Amino acid sequence: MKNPSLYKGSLNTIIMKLLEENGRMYGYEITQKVKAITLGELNITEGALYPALHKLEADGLLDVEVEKVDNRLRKYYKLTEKGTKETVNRLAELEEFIKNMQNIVNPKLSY
Amino acid sequence: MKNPSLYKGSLNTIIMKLLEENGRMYGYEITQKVKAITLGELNITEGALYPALHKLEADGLLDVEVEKVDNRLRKYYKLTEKGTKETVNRLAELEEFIKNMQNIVNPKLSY
DNA sequence: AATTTATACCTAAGAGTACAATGTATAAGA
DNA sequence: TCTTATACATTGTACTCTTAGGTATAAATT
Repeated sequence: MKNPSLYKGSLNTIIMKLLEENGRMYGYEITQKVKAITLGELNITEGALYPALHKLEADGLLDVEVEKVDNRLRKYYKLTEKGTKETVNRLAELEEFIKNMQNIVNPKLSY
Repeated sequence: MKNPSLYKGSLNTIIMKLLEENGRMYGYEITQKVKAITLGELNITEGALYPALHKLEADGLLDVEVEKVDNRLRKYYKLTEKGTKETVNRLAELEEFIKNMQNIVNPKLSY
């Protein structure tokens, strides 16, 4: 990740989108998935991820299920109903954001 | 602007891109241009813009020329040589960021 | 004539967000 | 045995932007 600051503000949306896509995921899995999708460019740090997950849970957007796999603890997160609705909004905002940024980078009209 | 947090981190890149595009601009002009390009969605606040311009200038990426127009002060900013080079990098990072985010929102492959 | 809106600059305090560093613990691989 | 991978977490720090305030001129509205 060359310019990490660009990703500021998009973490919650990324988490929610991945959960919408995959049903349920645990923290570590999310970091690995994002790394894979972005071909190693975006590495979500744990200091950002876990507080974010906890906040989304506190806000009622995520539910958590604790499981023990291979004697290791896992916390599976999934979207609540409220979270699912909110994800729709966030994705719309993200797409609008992307569109706006593309318009700035590659202007098609004269303003 | 519905989700302002998404734009966090992109302000400097926006400024530099606009200056690259338009040669020279003053602060107020930048805010209006961005508002126009994003159809009113992104309103750069002055509390963010002016400190950002000053920092870019301090970092040697921008030059400033003060002019008086209609008895009002204007500070025209333009990219320095160093700023022009840096803009190329920033834009590449931004396009990569956009690509990554699109890949997350609209995954084409299975990871 | 007075008030509001638009233009044009600026700063300080605070909130929000992510990073770096650190910690705990198990399992697998070198 | 030591390192890497898996899996959770917190604390301190740094950065970025918003909110709120300030100064001043010109144009438009009431």
